[in-house]
Amino acid sequence: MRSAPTILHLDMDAFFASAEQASKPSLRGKAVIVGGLGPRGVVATASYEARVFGVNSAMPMAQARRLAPNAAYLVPRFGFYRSISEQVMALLRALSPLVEPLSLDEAFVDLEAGGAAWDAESARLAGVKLRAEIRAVTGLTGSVGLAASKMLAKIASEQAKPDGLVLIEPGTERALLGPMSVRTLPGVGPATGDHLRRAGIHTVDELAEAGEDELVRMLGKAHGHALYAMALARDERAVVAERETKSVSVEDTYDVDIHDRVRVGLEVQRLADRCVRRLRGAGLSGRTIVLKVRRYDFSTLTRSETLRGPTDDPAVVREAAARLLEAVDTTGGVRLLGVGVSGLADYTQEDLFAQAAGELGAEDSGEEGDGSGEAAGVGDAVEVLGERRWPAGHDVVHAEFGHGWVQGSGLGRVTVRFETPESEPGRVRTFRVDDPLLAVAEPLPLVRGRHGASAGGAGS
DNA sequence: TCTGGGGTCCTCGCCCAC
DNA sequence: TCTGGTGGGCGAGGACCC
Repeated sequence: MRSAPTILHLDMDAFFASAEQASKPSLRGKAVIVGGLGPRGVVATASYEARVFGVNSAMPMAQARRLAPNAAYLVPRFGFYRSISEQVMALLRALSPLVEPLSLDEAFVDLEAGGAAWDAESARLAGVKLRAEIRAVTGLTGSVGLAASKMLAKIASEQAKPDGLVLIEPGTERALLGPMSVRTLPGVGPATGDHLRRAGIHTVDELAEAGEDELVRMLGKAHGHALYAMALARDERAVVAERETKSVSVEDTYDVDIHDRVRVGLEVQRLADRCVRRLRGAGLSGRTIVLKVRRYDFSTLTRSETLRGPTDDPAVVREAAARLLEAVDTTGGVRLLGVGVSGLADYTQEDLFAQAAGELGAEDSGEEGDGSGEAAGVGDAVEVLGERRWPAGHDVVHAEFGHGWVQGSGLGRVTVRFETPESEPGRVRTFRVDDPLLAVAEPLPLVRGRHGASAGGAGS
């Protein structure tokens, strides 16, 4: 392990919810919950104001509504968050070429590799400066952890939340880690945590005392060795800038279980098409087709089939998915279906069979948009089969009243609050859903003079 | 309370080839 | 020819992460 705390972990604070609050002045200081709003939705992010009520990520939305009935509930706008994320990642890349994004709101940076820091003092300065830049460019706050390894940098940023910076001085790691819960360590989730608890192991110190052989016996070779090393604060994992995609998949959970076998088949075909669009969008093809089925009782099974060679042909993926479905009993109903492709290769079928491109182009253009995001640009898709939908939280513009966002819709009406990131909290008005003066709009930049938040275009 | 969507990695059993 | 060990590919499932 390196001796200086020059690995930085950045974690944006309550990212989706904070972005929505920055975008909508009337929500600042209020409980905001972003996630799926259907009957089976879960919370993606809750603002700190919402967490006071006990609302947290991954909680069923129904439970969140009971805990915080007066919070603002919004659908995620991934295009918008991605544009902010790109601004943040650009700031990180200015520090070092070694930036490893973990998600839209998290990344590791190897400061030493970029010459941005070489000891504790220079690392702390780099972290302070980065946090100020993020605030200036995006208007949002992020927490920074600095340590000599990825694991410790991540633990440090967790301690720094919200809106802080924590640096773990080399030499203090084991004393710091020892009394912490085993659940603090990456790779210890609910199942492993339970397993260890039943063995009387609750803290990192107890984990280290158990010994490597015992952990390998309990948890298997890979997990046992890795966990023992972590318990001793040993983590040699390097910051890796480029990660190859290993699989591409799409899945849908249905509001109501599907019982009709024909409908199940049609959904699988739709998912196969969507998956291939994603695959082709990334310039990839793959050999292994995976069908995923979650049944009415939440039991999940997967069936897969490996082809002779990689494909990105929608007909081939559809056929394979249909074959796999034949072997699955769906009586009782299914709540989720998914189609994935793995065993990826870095070329597409058109490279070999150029003539196929024309046929597929025609097929794609006849495809209905399903609002699931791929075709959508920054504004995210809101038009389905020619009928306008008004998802809660999405930006709109009215010919007379200007820029606003959808506060809610239903019964043929849509309620809009007219405000912008730079305005005072705005007034609310209600319109018919087919009001010709109302149109979908791109999100406005959160900070004046910065156009990153609307970069990328509308996608069509 | 009733559990999303998109991923990664690991383990285990089975089959086959050497 | 039979047997045993081994290793790879494949398929399924589980755990974990954000």
